[in-house]
Amino acid sequence: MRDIAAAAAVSQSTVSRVLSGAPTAVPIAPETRQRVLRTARELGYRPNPLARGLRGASTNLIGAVVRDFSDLFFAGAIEALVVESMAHGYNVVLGHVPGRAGDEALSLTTVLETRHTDAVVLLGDMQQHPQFLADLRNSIVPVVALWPGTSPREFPTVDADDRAGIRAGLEHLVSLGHKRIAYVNAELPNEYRAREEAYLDFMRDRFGAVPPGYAERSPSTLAGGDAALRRLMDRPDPPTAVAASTDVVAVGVLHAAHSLGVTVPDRLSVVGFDDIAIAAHTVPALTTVRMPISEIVGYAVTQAVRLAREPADAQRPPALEIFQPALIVRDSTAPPALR
Amino acid sequence: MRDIAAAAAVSQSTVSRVLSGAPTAVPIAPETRQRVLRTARELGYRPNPLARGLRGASTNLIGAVVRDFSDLFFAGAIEALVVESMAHGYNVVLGHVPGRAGDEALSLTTVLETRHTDAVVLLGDMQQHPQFLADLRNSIVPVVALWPGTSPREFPTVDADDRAGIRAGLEHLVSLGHKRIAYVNAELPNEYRAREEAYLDFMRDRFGAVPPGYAERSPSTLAGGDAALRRLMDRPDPPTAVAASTDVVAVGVLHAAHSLGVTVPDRLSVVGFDDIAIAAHTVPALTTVRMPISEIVGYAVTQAVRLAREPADAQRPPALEIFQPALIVRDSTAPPALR
DNA sequence: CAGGTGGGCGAAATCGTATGCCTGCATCGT
DNA sequence: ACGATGCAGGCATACGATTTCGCCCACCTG
Repeated sequence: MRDIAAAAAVSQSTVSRVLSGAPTAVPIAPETRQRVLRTARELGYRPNPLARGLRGASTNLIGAVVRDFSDLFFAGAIEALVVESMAHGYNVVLGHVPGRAGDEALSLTTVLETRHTDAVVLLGDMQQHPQFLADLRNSIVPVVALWPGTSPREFPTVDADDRAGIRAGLEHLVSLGHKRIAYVNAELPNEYRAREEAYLDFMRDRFGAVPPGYAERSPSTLAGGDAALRRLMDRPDPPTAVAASTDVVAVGVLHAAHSLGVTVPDRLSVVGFDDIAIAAHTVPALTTVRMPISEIVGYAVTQAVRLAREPADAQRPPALEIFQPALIVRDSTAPPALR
Repeated sequence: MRDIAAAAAVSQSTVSRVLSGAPTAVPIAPETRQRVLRTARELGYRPNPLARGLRGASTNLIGAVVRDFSDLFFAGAIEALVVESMAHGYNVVLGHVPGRAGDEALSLTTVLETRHTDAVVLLGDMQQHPQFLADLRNSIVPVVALWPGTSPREFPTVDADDRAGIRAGLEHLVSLGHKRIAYVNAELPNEYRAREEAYLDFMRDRFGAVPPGYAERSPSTLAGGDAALRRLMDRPDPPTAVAASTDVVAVGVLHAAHSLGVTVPDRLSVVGFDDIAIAAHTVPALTTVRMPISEIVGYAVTQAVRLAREPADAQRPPALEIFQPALIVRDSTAPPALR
């Protein structure tokens, strides 16, 4: 920038004013402006965001902290996040919170060089990292939480109506005639509790009780879903339908069913939750509950950007926005086999 | 930091020296060091990376530019990238290059506020964005290219041996007795050409010619694979086996086969390429060629970090590292049905 | 006892940009 | 003709850290 100033025979301040483009209290002659712009172009000038940030301006970075990358659901969410963020002129910095075992309290700085970012978006349940959450709370960056699970609602939050989603899936199974409906909850500890409870409540409501052993739990992975179904089918009274808390788990269930020679949907109906990209292309195509991911993420980014621009708003009590999921019927559900 | 200096009754320079921890030319009395450290802790001091970066130090940020997020393969690669980067003490900032149509030449700054990053890792073929590549070439940041496809080898590159991988898959099919082997190439324009050519060469080599119409092309998506298989099975002489250039496409093929009532592997064998996470859990489990993603990414990150630390090395002619893929036989391949 | 030596620390420059304040000059009004 | 006004732009400083110099003092040595 100094070079430009020298080459264009103006002061560095003028160059700054011209290049920032922003309306300034100081007027600039059009002729000078042109000269500066031209010189800048010739010299291939690129602004240094660091210096900008130093002066307190924004860095146009959004920090995304995601609990588990390998989860296809979050992979899709991140894509949406990046796209949305870029549409707002922001880049995304990824922070990884080790999914399991992170007992060594990881601090904010471990995860993200925070002061860098204008806002932080949390993807998934961060319960297990209280130190991290505390750091976040004490810092000035605005935070928006997505699918926070059981984390306390201390930040503005965007979530889906898990209860309604599970109920829609179960309702569908019941309307097909199923009664022996099992459920597989994906869990990093504590995750998806709302979905699990929705299942338990629904079963009690509809059938008076939850069939013992029908509420399975598994890691939130393909292999987890696989193993869970094997346990369920091993029972003396295997279910005729399985609801999964997650499409990822449901895909694992589908795979296990095939391995076990249990055809879906003839002998077993499966419904997932999330409608991740692959759900429409499984064998057979998965009936699931669609979570409007792009909308949810889009809303969250908009919030984050707003909070970043107007720190004053951060004072207000954290908002909570709930999106409604919708049942998508595909080919993995059918009436139970007669027998 | 000034506050700490005041509170600990030392100068700000001393605080910097103590906190940076780095071996400095200036010795510090242990007692002072302790006092400073304690004060810093009490004040909850967090370094400002911006200021650090301003002085020319590193920002510990690696820029990852990926062509297509929604591709499960890249999603996995990004996860690996983040994990590897964090292991080296780097964070990852994501840049998104619109997969299609990006005719409006997007500049480096559009994609990434580059000066921020110590290095850039390119994931996938960037051919279509010459302006972007040019910017990269003219900038000082070291660049490492991963799976560059047909992009010119202007940067240090890490790739897999596509020819060997395809050959391994085809060899497997042939050894099972298949002759009518089709191929589906996933392509964002120009992508996976090496794999396609490997198929063509193999077929010519082994059978004298490529059956006309057997070399299909499709977008690199689940739906693309689905559509491609439908076209193939519509032919008067449908194949008994399909090799896909990508697991994503292969999963689409599996889905289409099921929809068409063509059972895999009895009536159709399918082999993929990449061994993405889901490949082991499809219905049926996918025989594929494993790409050692973590190793590849790990190597790339190591390279990037090295180049970031020692800019001198960037002068040397760009290196090329090729990893060998390995065939993984699962349940989607079998001898062709007799008839 | 004087000069040398080196340990411990502070002052100040620096990185690139943004901005508040000030100044020089020309035009305008009376 | 002289002060008031307004336009254009320069000067200086701040942001938060790192880093180069150099200062001071205590101790060692001859």
